[in-house]
Amino acid sequence: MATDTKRRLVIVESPGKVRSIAQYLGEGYLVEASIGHVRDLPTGAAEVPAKYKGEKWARTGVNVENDFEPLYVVQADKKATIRKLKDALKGVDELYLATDGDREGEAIAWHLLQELKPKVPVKRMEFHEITPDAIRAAVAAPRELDTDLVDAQETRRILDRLYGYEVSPVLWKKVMPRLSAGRVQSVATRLVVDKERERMAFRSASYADLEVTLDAAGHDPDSFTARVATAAGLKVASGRDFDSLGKLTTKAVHLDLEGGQALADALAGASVIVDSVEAKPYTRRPYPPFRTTTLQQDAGRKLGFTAQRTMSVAQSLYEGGFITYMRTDSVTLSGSAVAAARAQVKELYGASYLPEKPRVYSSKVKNAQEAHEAIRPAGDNFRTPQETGLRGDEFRLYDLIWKRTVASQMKDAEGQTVTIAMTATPSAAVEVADATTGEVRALDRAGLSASGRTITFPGFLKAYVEARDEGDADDATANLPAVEKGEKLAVAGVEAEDHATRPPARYTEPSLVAKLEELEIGRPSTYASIIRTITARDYVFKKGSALVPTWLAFAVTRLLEDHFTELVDYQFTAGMEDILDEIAKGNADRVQTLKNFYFGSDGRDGLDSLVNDLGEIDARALSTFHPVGGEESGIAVRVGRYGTYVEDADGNRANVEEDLPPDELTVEKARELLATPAGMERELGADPASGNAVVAKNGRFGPYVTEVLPEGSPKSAKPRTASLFKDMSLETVTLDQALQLMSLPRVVGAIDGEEVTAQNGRYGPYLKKGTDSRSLENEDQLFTVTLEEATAIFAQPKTRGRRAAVAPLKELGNDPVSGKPIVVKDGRFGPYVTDGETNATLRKADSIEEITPERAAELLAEKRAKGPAPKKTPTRRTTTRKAPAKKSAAKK
DNA sequence: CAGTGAGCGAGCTTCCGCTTGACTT
Repeated sequence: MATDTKRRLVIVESPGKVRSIAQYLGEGYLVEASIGHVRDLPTGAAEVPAKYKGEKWARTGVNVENDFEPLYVVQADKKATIRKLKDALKGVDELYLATDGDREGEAIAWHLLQELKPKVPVKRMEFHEITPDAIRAAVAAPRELDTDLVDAQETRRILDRLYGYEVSPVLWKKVMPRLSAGRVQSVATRLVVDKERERMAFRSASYADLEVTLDAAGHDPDSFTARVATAAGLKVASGRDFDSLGKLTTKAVHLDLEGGQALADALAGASVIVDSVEAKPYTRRPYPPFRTTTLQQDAGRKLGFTAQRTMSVAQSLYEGGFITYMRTDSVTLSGSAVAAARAQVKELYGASYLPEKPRVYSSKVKNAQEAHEAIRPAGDNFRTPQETGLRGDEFRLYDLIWKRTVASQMKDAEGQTVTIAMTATPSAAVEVADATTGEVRALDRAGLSASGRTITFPGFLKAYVEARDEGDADDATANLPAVEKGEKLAVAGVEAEDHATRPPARYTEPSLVAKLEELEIGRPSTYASIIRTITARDYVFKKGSALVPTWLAFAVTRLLEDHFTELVDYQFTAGMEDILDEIAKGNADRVQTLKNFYFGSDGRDGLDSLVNDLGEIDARALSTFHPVGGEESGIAVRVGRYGTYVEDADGNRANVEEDLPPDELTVEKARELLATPAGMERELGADPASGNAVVAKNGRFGPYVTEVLPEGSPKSAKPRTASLFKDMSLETVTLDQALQLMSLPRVVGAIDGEEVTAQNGRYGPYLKKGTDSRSLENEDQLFTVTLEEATAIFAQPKTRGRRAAVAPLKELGNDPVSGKPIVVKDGRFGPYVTDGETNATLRKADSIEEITPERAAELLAEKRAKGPAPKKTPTRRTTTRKAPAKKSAAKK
């Protein structure tokens, strides 16, 4: 065989794989990483190349009128990667695109091809585990790029862009700026909202049950407990017999504590006979190895990690070569991993714990793409946690992964479940009233039941026990004595216990992610960031580990449900995945798919017509709710721009705390809020002149001071109020300052017989003379300005604002169109260029230092092309003053 | 949500999925 002297470049996605793959391939192979995607649709106007700027579709980067042609740009932070790959390409004879073997990986390969434009032969190489055999086999059997699969990815990408960039602006107009909607986040939010709705509609039922302690002398153990399961042949109601409205759904006796106590008393001296003893074998299989979601769930439950923390610790374990790739939907172990796990089982637990054949797991995830292995310890020989030398979070997470992997190759746990049924006959019949119907029943006998489980062989449980969420506790593990049918037992004690049914539990981070996975929404690489997004938008907040929706989420979800019903349907993504699969197989057409989505089909409205028909969306109605149980209360809960508030029929309002879960906003709570004045209030003291208390409050327009008029003051009497100056704060303002502020407006004097006053207003401090007014430079002038100065100010024209006199920052020659000189000026909205007629603000990418005359002319031309600014629609009264600070989610 | 008078160059916000450093404290 001739020596192969060809040099080849292999491009993978993750830099973490480069070293081992290079090692497996040996000489002649140069391995580099693309570090994920290299191109994408432009994020915003700043990324759109100049030649497309004027296009209608530049905002989304998708030309919907030309078969949804996408515009791709190499993001700034990827330019260096492309340059590096191009350099690497220069010295090779062949290119192997070894990006992940899934939809996104195929697209990355295609984008690389488009950007690198290689002159050498190109092959697509695919592998699903990083072992020497797998890598060598992959390089020996390359394939062609699958353009159908790329089509499927592009369809997914374009659809997500159109959804996100068309629907979000609807929310800006109708609810609040900066909000967002998207295929994944909007459904995630809706899930959390729906759960809260269930909790709000939930009505608790209370019921009693009885626990009987039985004497089993002569056995081991010599006593055990049983439940009263039936009374007079009828089932005794327990939690699962009630529906979410607290109604009994089965034919059963509903005991209240009193009835339970009466029955308990009657059973205290009862004789008990064993009716049956049933033993069933019990086996339990180990859990499959971890994938991203199950790792996040278990690390959340056992280690208390957030999804984000889990992923960040896993990332460092991956980079350190301790575990395999952590973003995966596969539960498959490579052959060498199975061998490693089995070797370790034998070594640590003995051959009796090892199944004859390796266990094989297959993914239950419907849209699993299986580009990677399961998450497991790296290598062909697993290191025990102690051997790794890891510490802290890394040790704990590795330990979890190691145990789960080893346990997945162990034998089933085996044991028995035993159920004992007994009849108790009270010494005298007792009468008990049914708590639901009021019917009085004579209870002459009760059926008792006890169950327990014994483990005879622990199997995998020796290595690993999965933690459970609270609420599904498995308490049937008690060990029971070996009593026999017909045996008589004595009652050692009876206790009646009161219970109440509980509303469905809220989602936690891991349980929401698990639900999303079940609905085929989101991908392993995004699970952690989904929660970050809906938290950053203030749709959801955490209370302990529970995810609680805000009223804002209720408003947004309702808007989407009412007007974009299909888009927040829980099956929407699953349906989309089916179509994408058809595209990937070459059975469906991407353009037709996108047309159906965007322009509609068979009488169904498309996205385009939905977002362009906003007249019907009644923002006020969408943002109005009732407190829990308060449909008739006359109290409304409203989501406003400054937060959520309650309002009664008289128009009284009160803020709702941001961290109050919606299901706790009952009518009583709303009344309580309305009874106590809104927001923070600080007493500053009494005005020595009037004796009135002076308080500082937060209002619609920011912090202000006001006085409390004595009770019985005439209704026409208005308290003096005044906004704080900008350099004052609610926490530190003093009584003296407050009194001075409230002394405004100050009469400065008179000009031409007209009184001049200095006062603080909506646009800041100003002088007023009849109907004429002038702004003041600063707030202190309200107290210091003299009549002389005021006269001079009124002698100036009105536009003597601080901006007018500002000199140009830079001159940029003459505009080629108007012929007039272009200058850069600093204005209210930051730097802008102007030729005296047309003004254009500099974009994010521009700077005063670097702007060229050409760029300035371009900005002006763009602005002229847009025509006159659209007439502002009359908005509700707003203010330039800052809204009360909202918890702002720091964006990374 | 307190209650008060101008006229002025707007542009940007936003999606989902793939992958790591480079930043600052």
